[in-house]
Amino acid sequence: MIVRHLILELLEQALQQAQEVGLLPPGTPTDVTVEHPQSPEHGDFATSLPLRLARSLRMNPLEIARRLAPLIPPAEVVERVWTEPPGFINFSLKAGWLSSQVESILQEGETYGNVDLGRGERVQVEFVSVNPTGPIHVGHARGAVQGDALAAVLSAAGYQVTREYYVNDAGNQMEAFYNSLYARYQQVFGHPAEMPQGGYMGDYMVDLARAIAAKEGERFLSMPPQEAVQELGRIGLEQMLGRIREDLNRLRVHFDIWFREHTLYQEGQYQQAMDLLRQGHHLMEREGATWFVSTALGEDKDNVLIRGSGVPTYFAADVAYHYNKFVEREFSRVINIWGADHQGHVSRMKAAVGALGIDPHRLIIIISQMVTLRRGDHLLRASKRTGDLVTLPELLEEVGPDPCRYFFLARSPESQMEFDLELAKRESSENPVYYIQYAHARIASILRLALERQIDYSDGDVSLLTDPAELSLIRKMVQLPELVESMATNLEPHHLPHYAQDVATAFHWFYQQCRVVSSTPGEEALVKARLKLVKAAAITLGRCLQLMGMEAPEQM
RNA sequence: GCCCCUGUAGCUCAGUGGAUAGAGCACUGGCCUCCGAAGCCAGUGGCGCGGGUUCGAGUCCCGCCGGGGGCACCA
Repeated sequence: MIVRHLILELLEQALQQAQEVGLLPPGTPTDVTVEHPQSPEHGDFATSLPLRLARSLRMNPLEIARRLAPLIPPAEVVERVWTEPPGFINFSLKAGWLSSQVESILQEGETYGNVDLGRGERVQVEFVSVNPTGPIHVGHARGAVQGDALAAVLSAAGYQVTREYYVNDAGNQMEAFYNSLYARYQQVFGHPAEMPQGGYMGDYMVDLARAIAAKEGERFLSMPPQEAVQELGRIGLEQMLGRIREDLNRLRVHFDIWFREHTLYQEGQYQQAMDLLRQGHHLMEREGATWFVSTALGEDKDNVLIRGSGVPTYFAADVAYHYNKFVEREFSRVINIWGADHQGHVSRMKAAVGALGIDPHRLIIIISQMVTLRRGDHLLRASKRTGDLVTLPELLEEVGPDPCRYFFLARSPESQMEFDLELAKRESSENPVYYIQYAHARIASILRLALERQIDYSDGDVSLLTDPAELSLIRKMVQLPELVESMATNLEPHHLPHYAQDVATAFHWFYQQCRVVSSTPGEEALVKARLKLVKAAAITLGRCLQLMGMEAPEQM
């Protein structure tokens, strides 16, 4: 159960009753909201409903609060309801109910924190989708972690989630990649081939060419160049993709589907999408090209879908891709995580989806802002073309997947972030990653000790948990389902690291205050109760780490 | 020039229109005689500037200033 829902319900009942019996005049309905007050003296939950109602009811807010509060029905969860100037109603939770939640958490086990918000609704999260023209780097890694965690959170919230990577295996950039590879390949055998204009200059292209040369020999040299480029390109593409997949795996990011752009042409979705747009009179021939008339839909400008050469643009492919997502595969919602450099593409993509007859609200685009990488005072600029980049494997080598995931996850996507490699390395034993993992390891070691001493705490009585430190830990733990719900609703997984840290803090404080495995005579029952609490903390913290894709170490 | 994001503590960042704005790092001072001091407790320190909406603004609106990104028949 999510306590917030209960409190909301109680409030709504009280409001309705107050209006029925004439204690309050019927007023315009207001959204009833509750929040967690900052200060503990204001209880576990609070509402400012009376303040919101004051205007429409033309009454003093405190007076509204005083009339409303006594009408709030008693509940097994609520200890006390009271009013506070200028017009708050506060709620505190019953200690007995809180301690009983330890049993609930133990019962739910690994699934603790799950909620049924999604009811099996099919949602797609498309993320990373880096062109396979080069290795994946730091900026991509951020989007990768955000997408993966968002998908995890949505799953926990009861959605049926598909993680998808869109492979742009057609288009100009891939052509440039193929031609670059062909040039490097020729160079391996001493042929003075020139790199194409706008080619990919990074050393990895040389490595790739060498690797292919070593495996395939010089057979592409004797082919007609066009054929060689094509054959070589196909191999190079798979190699790059394999490497990207491997790098992402090391970051613990996995995809259900690697969707290939070229299938959109093979299987007719491109044609169908274009036909649909044409039927809707959204297309126009102009200057030899076919345009999407997005200005008619309020956009700043029109966009080319089919070039004068007859070759579709990236945008056209993306339109077809979204046709495939919504119409063919019938996702009820699609979430795309794009890098900041795609920001200008957002509104026309939505316009196009609308033009296809799909409610644009079903498409949600999250823009993941830039990552600035810093090594001490030295700023590192990532550029694929020049090859001057910090790749994901390099980053993982330096800081490891856990800090990577934690830091990328802790920032909201719309704010740019700075990642100082030196700091992350130097302070690796002092950063929040280890703080949280340390808490988990500490918990594990207590449970190990209990096991060693053969303490069977299955009959522990959780009602003995009354110490403020015990209760504040439980208070924190019971918030997980509510948090999952709100993260899934707002698509904001970045609250997870902060919550995990709060849980860790509450645990460390409890640990400081309360001896768990005590040898003091007469405390046997308390020991068992506390072991249940510790076990519940292991579950809660473990779940957080699992959702974040981080390791939950038993010892460190 | 236009569009999007952003400006919160010395640094990196949280912060559903509500009560005394939080965390980590850094700095200062305390705490290990049975479970892990990678911990706990206390202290120092802040909403870019100016208007507006509101009972109430870090949060919403307008303007200015600073930072980042975009404005291709590239993706």
